[in-house]
Amino acid sequence: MSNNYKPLASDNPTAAVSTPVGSLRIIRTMSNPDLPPPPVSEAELMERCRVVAGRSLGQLAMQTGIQVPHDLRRAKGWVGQLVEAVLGADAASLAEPDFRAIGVEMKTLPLDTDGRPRESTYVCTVPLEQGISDSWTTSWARRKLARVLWVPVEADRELPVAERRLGTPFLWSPDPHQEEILRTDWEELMEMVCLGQLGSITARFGRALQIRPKAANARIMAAAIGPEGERILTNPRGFYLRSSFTLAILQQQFD
DNA sequence: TGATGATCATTA
DNA sequence: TAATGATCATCA
Repeated sequence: MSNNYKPLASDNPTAAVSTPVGSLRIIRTMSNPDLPPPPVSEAELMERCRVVAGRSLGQLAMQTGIQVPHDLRRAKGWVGQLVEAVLGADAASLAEPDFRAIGVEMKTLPLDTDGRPRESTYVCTVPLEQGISDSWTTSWARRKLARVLWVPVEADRELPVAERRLGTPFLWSPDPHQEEILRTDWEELMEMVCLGQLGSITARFGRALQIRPKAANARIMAAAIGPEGERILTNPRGFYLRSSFTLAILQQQFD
């Protein structure tokens, strides 16, 4: 399949498809009939998932009039944005679940040729200053992970982006064991953040949940707590799920 | 080769 | 600036 997708031959022949990702927003605002409204129930969401399971990214892009990038180096979030559009996610880049009405977060899960996750999964930003008042129960991370629609996607580098296929999406909530691991990791990491020990946190901490840099580049700064309790500037961080954890989720679902 | 640290694009 | 969507690029 080629990359030469044409915009939909609708009332919108010159849609500003300037960049692959930018085209998502533009087309979504034009009431494109091929982009569904937000699902009103998990059942409706899963029905849409049944329709797209096994389809290629090229097919989904074609149906939505979205251009396929040649590679993902300059379009790292493209797959996620495409699937969100196809399924009717409405939260855009807000700090909300992707499907606001039903409180479901969506994550694509890139799989290698063996069906194992190729990457860790971003969860949310680490609250570097205001985490002191947080508990796991009320935390942003827990809210995000409470209900997740996992969307497996083929992701071998050899495979052209348009030819990569969706797997079978499935809904997940942490079971008591998983929740306990997540809570323990979160509490350990947030204690360090709150005690001004962020500087000694590396991605090696945490069994399932880890903290890594999350920013446009290393020069981006955000306020945090220093060793003496003072206010310092540091690189913004994010919580990520290790791929060993998401592999276990896959296995519990499919094995 | 897997994991860590770094980075890319977009939006509010 | 800080949040969203993530993958890239390098090194142990």
